[in-house]
Parts: sequence; C-alpha cells; structure tokens
Amino acid sequence: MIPERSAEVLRAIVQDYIATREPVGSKALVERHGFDVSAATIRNDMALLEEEQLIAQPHTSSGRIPTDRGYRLFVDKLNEVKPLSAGERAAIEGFLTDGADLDEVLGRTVRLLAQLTNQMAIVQYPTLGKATVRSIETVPVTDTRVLLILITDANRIEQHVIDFGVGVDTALLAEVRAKLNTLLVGSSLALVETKLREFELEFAPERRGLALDFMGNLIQLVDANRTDKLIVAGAANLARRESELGPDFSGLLDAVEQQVVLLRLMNELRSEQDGVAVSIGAENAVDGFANTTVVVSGYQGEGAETARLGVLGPTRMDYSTNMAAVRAVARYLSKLLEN
Amino acid sequence: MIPERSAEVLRAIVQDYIATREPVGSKALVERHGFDVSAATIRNDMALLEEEQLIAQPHTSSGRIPTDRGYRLFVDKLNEVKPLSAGERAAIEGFLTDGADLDEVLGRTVRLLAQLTNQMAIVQYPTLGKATVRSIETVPVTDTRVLLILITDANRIEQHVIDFGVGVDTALLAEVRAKLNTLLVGSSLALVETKLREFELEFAPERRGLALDFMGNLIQLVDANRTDKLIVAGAANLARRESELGPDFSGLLDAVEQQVVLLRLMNELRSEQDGVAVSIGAENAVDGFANTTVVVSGYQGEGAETARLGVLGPTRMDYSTNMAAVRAVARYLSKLLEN
DNA sequence: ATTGGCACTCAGGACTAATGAGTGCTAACG
DNA sequence: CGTTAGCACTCATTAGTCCTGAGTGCCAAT
Repeated sequence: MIPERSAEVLRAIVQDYIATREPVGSKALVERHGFDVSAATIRNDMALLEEEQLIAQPHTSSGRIPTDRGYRLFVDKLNEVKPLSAGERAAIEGFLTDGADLDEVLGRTVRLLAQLTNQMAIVQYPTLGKATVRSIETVPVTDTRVLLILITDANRIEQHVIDFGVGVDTALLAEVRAKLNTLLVGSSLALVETKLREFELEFAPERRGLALDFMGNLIQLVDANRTDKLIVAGAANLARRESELGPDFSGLLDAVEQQVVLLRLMNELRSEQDGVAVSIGAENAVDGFANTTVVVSGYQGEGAETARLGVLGPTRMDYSTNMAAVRAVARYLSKLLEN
Repeated sequence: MIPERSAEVLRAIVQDYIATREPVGSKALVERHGFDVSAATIRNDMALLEEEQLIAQPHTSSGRIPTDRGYRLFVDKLNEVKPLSAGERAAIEGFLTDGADLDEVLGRTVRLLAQLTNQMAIVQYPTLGKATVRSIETVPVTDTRVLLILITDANRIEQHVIDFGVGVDTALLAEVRAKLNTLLVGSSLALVETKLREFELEFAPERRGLALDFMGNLIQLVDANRTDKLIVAGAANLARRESELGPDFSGLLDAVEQQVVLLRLMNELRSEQDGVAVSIGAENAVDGFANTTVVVSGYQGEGAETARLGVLGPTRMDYSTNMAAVRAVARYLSKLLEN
C-alpha cells in the first residue's frame, strides 16, 4: 500500500501538472502545497511513486508527470468530486428546459456539456431495446411513395419514406397497415422482426409484393432504432488541445465521423462510483487513444432504458470538474426525460 | 497585361508549390518545366510577377510562393479543369445510386466528395423557398401529444411533435386539420405564415386554444424548412492539413459546428465558369479564413430549386482536381435528384 | 529580349558553451 | 527509522557562432 503522504504527493503532482502543463519538481511541490517536510523527503516519496509506475520523468533530471496509472489512482481516490459552481448549476438549469422534441433536448444537452467542460461532448440516443410498438401509421406522399411512421411507447418516432415504384392501392395499403397494427401493437421492438417473418404467409400472393415491401421497411425502421446513434459537440475544443493529444488527434476526428468507434468506447465503460466511469489512455479498448481520456455516465432515457453521455479529451484534463459536470448533466437530463 | 511566358511561369510556380509545399526557385523551374530560356530570364519574369503581387517571397533570398491573387489568376486561366480519372468516375457512379431518402443521398454525397478531394466537404440541403404545401397530416402519439407532418411538393417531409398539455379532442383536431389543408394545400411555403394569421379568426373562441397551438407549430415547421441546413464530412482531412491552415484551423472547426458562418460563405459565392466558384484566402467574406479556400458549385435539388455543395481546404490545394470533383459531383447529384 | 557572371542575402544546420532545474545518493540527525 | 542537508551529476534548453547553399538582383555583353 502507498503511504498517506506519498498519495498526497501524487495528488499534488496531478493537480499541478494539470494546471501548468509542466513536469512538477520536488521543490515546487513543497512550496505550492503545504507539505511540512523538506524537498529531499518529497524526492524519496517520488522515487517510491515512480517505482509503482504512478509517475514518470519525461527526461532524466526533469520533474515528474503522472502516468495513466497515476491518473487512475488519482481518480479512484477522488471520493468526492468537486461540486459545481453556482454559475454552472444555473447554466444547466437554464439551458436544459423542457422541450417536446427529443432531438432538440439532446442537442442542447451535448452543447451544454461541451461548454461546461471545454472538451468534446458526446450524447448517445436512448436505445429502444425494451420499448414496445405503440402504433404504425402511413401517410401518402406521392402516388408511389408512402411515409411510414413507427411510434413507440417511449414516445419516440421513427419515420421513413417507402418508394413502391408503382402506384399504390390505398385500400390495400390501409388493410396491410391495419393488420400489422393488430399484430404488432404492444409487442417489443426486439420481437417485431420474427413476428413479421411468420406473418408473411397471411397475405394472398397477389398482395404479397406490397406487403413485403412494407414489412421490409418496417424492419429497417426497427433496426435503425436499435442501432445506436450519437451526437457530438465541441470538436473545436479538441483542436485547441491538439498538442496534448499528439498523434491521437487525427484519429479522433475520424472516430467522430465514423461513430462506431466512439460507440464502442462508450459502451465498454461500466459506471463505477457515483455513476461516472473514466477510461484513461491505454485503458481505452481502442487503439490510437493513448493520450485520450473518456468520462462517461449513464442516464435514464424515456421509457426507463439507459443510454450514455460523456466527454472526451486529453489524459491531461481536469478530472474533477469534468466528472462533476458529466454527472450533473446526466442526472439533470434523466430528470428532464422522466417528465 | 501579363506576357504569355510570365503567365506560364506563374502556372508552373503554382503547380510546383502545390506539389512540393516548398518555395519555388528559378533554377528548379527551368529544369522541371521545359522552358527554353535561362534561369536569369525566368528571374526577370518572376520580378514582374512579384510586382503584380501574384507571387511573394517568404524571406529574401528564397524561392517564390503564389499569393492569393496568384492563385486567383491561376484559377481564372484554368479554362479546362482536369477531367476526372476513370476510377473517380466509377467511384461517383457506384457511390451515388438512387435511394428514396434525401437524407441518405446527401449523406453519401458529402462523404464521397470528402473522399475524392481529401478535403472537408459540405452539402447544403435544398432550400424550399418556392416549394408548395402538398399535405398536412396528424398522427396521435399519446393523449396529449400529436405528431404534425408537413409534406411539400418537393417530396420533403418535416415533422414535429406538438404537446398540447391537455387531452386532445380527436374530432376537433381532425376538423382543424381538414380546414388547414383546404386553406394551405398548393400555396407556397412563403405564404403559409400570412395565410395562417388571417385564418385565426375563423375558429370559435372555445376552439382557439388548440387551433392556435396547432398553427403556431405549423409556422415553426415552415421556418425550419426555410432555414438552411448543412451536412459536413471529412473534418479529419482538415486536421491533416492543419499546418497549412495556420491559425484558421480552430476557427474552422467552430464554423463547422455553428454552421451559420459556413452558410454565409457558401451563399456569398456566385458560380462563374463551368458552374464552379472559388473563393481564395482574403477573398472570403468572413474573417479568420485567410489561409482557406472554398470551392462551391450549385446543384438542382428536387423541385428545381438550387442549393450548394463544395469543399473547403487550405489555399494551397489542388484547384484543378478539386474543381473537377465538385463540378462532377454537383452534376451527378442534380441528375439523381431529378429522377 | 536574353544571357552569363557576380556580389549579396539569409534561413537552416551544426557545433559549442553556459545555464539551471531537478535528480539520486550519502552521511548526519533526532 | 524517517527525515534532512549537502553535493555531485544529468540533461533539456537557450544563446551564440560559424558555415553552407539556394536563391536573388543587377549589370554588362550578346
């Protein structure tokens, strides 16, 4: 186990390094923090910390900087995250007023989070795995095209235009829709696909074409719902910290565009203390994020499913503030969506 | 007027500088391009070009690099843009197959353009200024919420959830919808707001509440349609060229997120030759784009309105290729949307 | 108009020296 | 045994110096 004072020294090193971006020396430590021992003693402690791979020297004869493991220990010891300032609280409450539209609420949330933390913020759309079908609607758009609308009990709406290629018999369409509604309303999205496959045969052959087209599109809609979706804000904050991200930077922008990597990153993190999970540098399951830290929390989406939101930045970030902000925003968003 | 050979020299300087990123000297010019004169003669030409502010020296006694004006002249003289390679043509045709969904087509387009040019690509959604209302639909979502759908004759769909707060009388709702349909179908979106204002009084007072709510949301939908919208791809390409963008870079990422600046940039450019417009460095109407060039072309969206697409990168870019790619993609997209 | 010749400029690389922050170690101390 | 003062040592950084070579501008000759 690491002695009390050594742990304090680690904490001080992390804090100073985050504040100054410079390796921290023993002398600076005793001066800036109220250690009642001499610099030489601190040096002994630092030697211990280095042995434990919690800190490292960029070059011989330079101050120390925290390693990933060092940040990890620091975060784990951070039993109470810094409470937000009054101004920050006000910003959250002012920003996240209710709005009927999920897109809009999440959009505001992600921008707020980016602004609070000065990092890049990510919000994942609530997954609908457990949601059930409330209703299936159709609206004619042109002769050959129909807008198909799926409404779930989580009040979420997914819509898609079907182009049948040929003119649509509205009566037939209405019949298909009615049948599908009776079949599917109330059943979970996960079951929709199998139910539909069994159902195909109920249509007379001459009607199959339209019905199949219809059902195929419906399956796509459900899939689109299951596939996770992200929104991102504050990419410019990343650019400002480019020097700290090193070679990660370009890969990060790629990841943002591709989304799939970000999704993996978010989903592989399980919340720990206070509902906030942190993945530091090499801990990230994905290559090319050696200098990157991800801070994530779950939130309760509509319909009681859980999704994630968080921020992403250089390992050298203000963990305390960022964790506090992520936690607060996640809680507030949960409350908001609960209605 | 600039003599024939001097113009050739400018062209050669631009080409070499784009290829090598290094200032170009007189000796290198005679060697790499087949000039039948000596280096000293080229130097005289270069002195002339410098007097005309078409090229500049980073430091005394260094080769020349093109100025914004130099690029401008180069682009203007570029009477025939380089035709795309067979591979590029194939990529466009393979990538941009038809798809019923406008979002999807534009999404593919912007990614394609980013990939072809290795720059950041931007596609603007077709504006609906001249579009007319095809139909207004409602779909109940919960007791108090209704999904309002606006379909235009450009086959575009805009939808929004109205939360009335109290239970909705479906018969009343249907009546309001029917009235609005008779009133608005066929009229242009621009007129919707004024027509609605006049229409308010037709409802008996006890029904006003719902009707007003309904109409207010409808106006919002129309507005959302008029507000231009952008999609972007290839931000990572920007990052890769960060050194050439200099201090612009962070501002660019901001602009991408805010969109409004990008919209200005796109819209202030009027197409010139071959339908492709180029704005180089200081020519950009917006501050903070001194090292940035924008290449834009219009395309014909559904319903014959025009919107814009293009790429954005450092002034030191391959104008010929990028202009060709933008032009080709714009044409192909127009053809695709025409159906 | 073009060219060869030549003096001049200056960024960038290579080398050296000085500086100083910071370390590790040892021996002394309470 | 933990702590401390002292001291030699390391090494990144900065500044100073010199050198080289690419490239220029100009002039006189063709």
